[in-house]
Amino acid sequence: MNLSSYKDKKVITIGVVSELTGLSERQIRYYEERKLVFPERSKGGTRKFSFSDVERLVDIANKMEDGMQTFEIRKMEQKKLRESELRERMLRGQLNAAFNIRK
Amino acid sequence: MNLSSYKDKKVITIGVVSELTGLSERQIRYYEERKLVFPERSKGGTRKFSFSDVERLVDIANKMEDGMQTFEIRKMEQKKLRESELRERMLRGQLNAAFNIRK
DNA sequence: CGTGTAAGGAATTCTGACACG
DNA sequence: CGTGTAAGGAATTCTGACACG
Repeated sequence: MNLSSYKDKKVITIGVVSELTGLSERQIRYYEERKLVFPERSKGGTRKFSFSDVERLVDIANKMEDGMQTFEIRKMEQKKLRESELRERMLRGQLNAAFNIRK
Repeated sequence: MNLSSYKDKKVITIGVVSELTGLSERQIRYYEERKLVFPERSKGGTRKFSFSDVERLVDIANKMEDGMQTFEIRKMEQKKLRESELRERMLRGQLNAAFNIRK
């Protein structure tokens, strides 16, 4: 159905992710340990990634090449998240102000 | 980049495909043997399917439930393919006729 | 014909640790 | 800090075959 559902579906094993990203399995596991990606697990414990995760890992790899450290990347992600939440709250506030001036 | 590229990328192992489709691994391998799906292989030999393959397998499962046999499903697919090729040729012919009446 | 299953082996993945730096 | 590697074990997958029907 929805195309974005494929992008976020956790179905790819670490070996394939390694091929797609060019990163070693060791690197991928380390980035998970540092809370930069969040794969799911099968019952047996094998990691399962999404295409979104693959994109994120490529992005992480670029930032690492630029000399950034994992905690900086994590903070940058959180910052982006906070900003987008802020924007959403402001937008909601404006909408409410425009349409619900008196309840 | 292109969303459809995700859909056709062969990255999913048979265990995950089994979960996504509800089919047994045995069934999936058999449908491959009958030329209904065409997974890629890793160097080691493990099958890798795409989301398109998953969709196709769900479709196959429905047809099997309706009592259709694998060779009928295969022929139906080929027929669809031939028809779409025919439509394309006819469309191209009309376009050529409209714009290249004299070369 | 389509599918389940047990069998044996190979490929894949996992964790914790040591190493270097 | 980030990553390679050897180690041992567990989960996953593979093929060919027998069975039922």
